[in-house]
Amino acid sequence: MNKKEKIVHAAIEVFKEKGIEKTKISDIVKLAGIAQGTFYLYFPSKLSVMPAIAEVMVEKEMATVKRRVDQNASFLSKLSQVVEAIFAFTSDYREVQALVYAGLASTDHIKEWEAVYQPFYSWISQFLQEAKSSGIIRDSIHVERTSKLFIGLIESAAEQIYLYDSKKDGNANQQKEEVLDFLKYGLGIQE
Amino acid sequence: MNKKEKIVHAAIEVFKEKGIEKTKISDIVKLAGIAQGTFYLYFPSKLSVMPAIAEVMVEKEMATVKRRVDQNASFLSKLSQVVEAIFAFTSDYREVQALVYAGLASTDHIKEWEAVYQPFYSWISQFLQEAKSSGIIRDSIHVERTSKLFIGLIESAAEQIYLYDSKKDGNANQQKEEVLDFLKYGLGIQE
Amino acid sequence: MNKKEKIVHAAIEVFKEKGIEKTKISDIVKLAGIAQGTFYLYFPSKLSVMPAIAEVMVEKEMATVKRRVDQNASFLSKLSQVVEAIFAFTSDYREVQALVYAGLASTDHIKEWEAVYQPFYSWISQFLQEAKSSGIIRDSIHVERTSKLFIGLIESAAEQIYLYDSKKDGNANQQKEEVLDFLKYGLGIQE
Amino acid sequence: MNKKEKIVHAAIEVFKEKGIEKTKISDIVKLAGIAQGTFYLYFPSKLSVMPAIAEVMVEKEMATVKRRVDQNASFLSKLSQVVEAIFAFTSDYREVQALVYAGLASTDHIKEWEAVYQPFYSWISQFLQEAKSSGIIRDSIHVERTSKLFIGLIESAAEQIYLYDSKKDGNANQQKEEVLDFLKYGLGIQE
DNA sequence: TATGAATGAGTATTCATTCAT
DNA sequence: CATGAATGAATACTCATTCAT
Repeated sequence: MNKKEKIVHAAIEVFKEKGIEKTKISDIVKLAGIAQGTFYLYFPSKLSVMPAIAEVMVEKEMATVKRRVDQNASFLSKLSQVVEAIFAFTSDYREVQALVYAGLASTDHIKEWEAVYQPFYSWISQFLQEAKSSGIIRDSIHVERTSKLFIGLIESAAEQIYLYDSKKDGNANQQKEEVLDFLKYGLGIQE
Repeated sequence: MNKKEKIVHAAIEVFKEKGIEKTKISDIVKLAGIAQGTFYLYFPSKLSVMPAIAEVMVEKEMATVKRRVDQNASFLSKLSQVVEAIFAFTSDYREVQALVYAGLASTDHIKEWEAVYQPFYSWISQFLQEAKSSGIIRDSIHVERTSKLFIGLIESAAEQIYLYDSKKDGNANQQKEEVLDFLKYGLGIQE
Repeated sequence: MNKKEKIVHAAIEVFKEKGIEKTKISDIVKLAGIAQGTFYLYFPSKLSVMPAIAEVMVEKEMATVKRRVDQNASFLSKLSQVVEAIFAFTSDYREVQALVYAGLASTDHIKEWEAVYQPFYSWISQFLQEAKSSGIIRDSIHVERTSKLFIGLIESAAEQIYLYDSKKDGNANQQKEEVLDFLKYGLGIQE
Repeated sequence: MNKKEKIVHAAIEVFKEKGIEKTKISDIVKLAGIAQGTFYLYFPSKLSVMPAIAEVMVEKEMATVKRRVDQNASFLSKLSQVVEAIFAFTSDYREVQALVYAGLASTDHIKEWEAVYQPFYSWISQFLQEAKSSGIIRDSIHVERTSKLFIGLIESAAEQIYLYDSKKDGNANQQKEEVLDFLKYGLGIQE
């Protein structure tokens, strides 16, 4: 792992533990095992690590989804697996997700959000396209645009459970079911 | 308007203009027309205004939706009006929305999010319940849970357009259409 | 107890517990059970309570000494009782003593110190004068001036034990003995 | 002179001139010729310079005493010289002495007082031991304990004159005489 | 006298950033 | 590339004091 990666991973850990405002560069470099000044050889400012973190987070999210989805299963099963994966990921990294969002929003980096998410959108587009081609989902679906709705719907449902909900454990499964149903109908699955 | 309300409204304005990090308490109190110390009689810290702001923002959002929805229109029309309203609201207040989210996420106030949104969830639940009772939407809908998915879906779609998208204007209408379609199918509307 | 006395006694308690810098007027008035503004009807500023506190402390110290001294005892016994009394008092009120000193020193009130101590000096002068008249102590003693040395010697010895010394308990008795011896010789007691 | 020493000496000067409450860190660093932040690389807080100042003050006091004492003079002369020296020193640095005392008392540093004074106590112990060995002072003297009484007596006498007394100049010599007499008897000098 | 909400001046401390090595 | 001591701007927050009631 090179120094830049060390910084990004250390930053994720420290942001996760202390929150954005409380995190000092000195914490990050200490955990990364490098000198204070070295940080600035790789990033021009504190908040400029955020897009790099976001990128890593989306990579992790995609990896989680890919790992969980069984390519040989039916579309309906895959759909369920995707929902499961995004809920699981959100549960694991909920603080960092919120932090990254906050960190990007606090600066002018927010526009980079779309670019960062693009690979994930593409993967989902592809996933939907296959189902559309096979006639499994309704033909009126616009796969690129729907991929964004798809991820937005599942993530926002998961966040409502894991970030805001106080009695989360009981509700997670019901919410997953509701999302899955909503998706089935929304995508117009022909069984 | 009492002092607390003055502070909240001034804070919204200043946060909107300068962002969270750049906003100084002195800016807020100057706009509110009160003394520096008075701020701390009502809020213990800079970030603790955030839940109060969030509350005002949700009130505004609900007011926008209620204003746009024609009670005599068909359910399908109302659905479209709701989507229009949330998109319009997000467009107007996009920076503040992101800021509030970031502000809540930066602190321990994030749990308050759900309570703050509750009145909006209730309103939408009611809206869906009527349609469900009339047999307009599928009977398998759980209105409370779906109200959260409903708002989450539309808001995340609108944010993707207005917060992250660079070529937003062209895309907004297409995205609205896609959302509306997705909702129609998702809710299982029987025409 | 009138309000002014309430303030002084509350101030002693709070200063004792929190130290000078950390003590807020609001703490004092809360303990005294009066309103914030009322403080300023009796004292023009925070530090101006200090002389009043000092006065109370010297009164307490004198009272302790008078209580401990048996008027029918021999001079030598009385001498020992005075030393005991001042050590005991210093042990009880050590923090407040240091605080009062610090409080007076921090301001221009330090000149009032002498006036505040005057009654105690007079009492000791009187005590020494009687012994001098009876030929018990050397004739070359100047009682007024020696009263100050007398108190200064015993208090500084006691402070060294109770304020600064870490292994105080074992040392207190030895120090008292040494002081007593020093005084006996210093005063030139003729037995 | 390294940065830490620069800070201590600058702090002495500024505290002397302005008092503790009125002294700003910015005054100290300006005089020391360093940056604001640099102060905190060496001392964690404003009051934490106090023990370092106390140390320097005791060093100065000892140096004054050593300078004034003629090693070839008689014990009685030396005794007089020590009294003169401590009175002179107290006169010169009276504000700083009070300030240091106040500063230490205001914090938890007061326990360090004894350690700081230790070298001075040792020197006086040695001084007394020589006189005791030569049979010049009474044999019942415990030199370590008496060294503390000795310094305490002279310093408190000097403080009473220079810190509290309004008509100090006339009284200083008389007080010195009285102290000297008291010491002669107290130490049981055999002439 | 008594109140306590409102004031606003004042500053210790922090920490992102720089730069000489 | 790497370092880490030094910098100094920047500000949230405190709290003694005031004053309208």
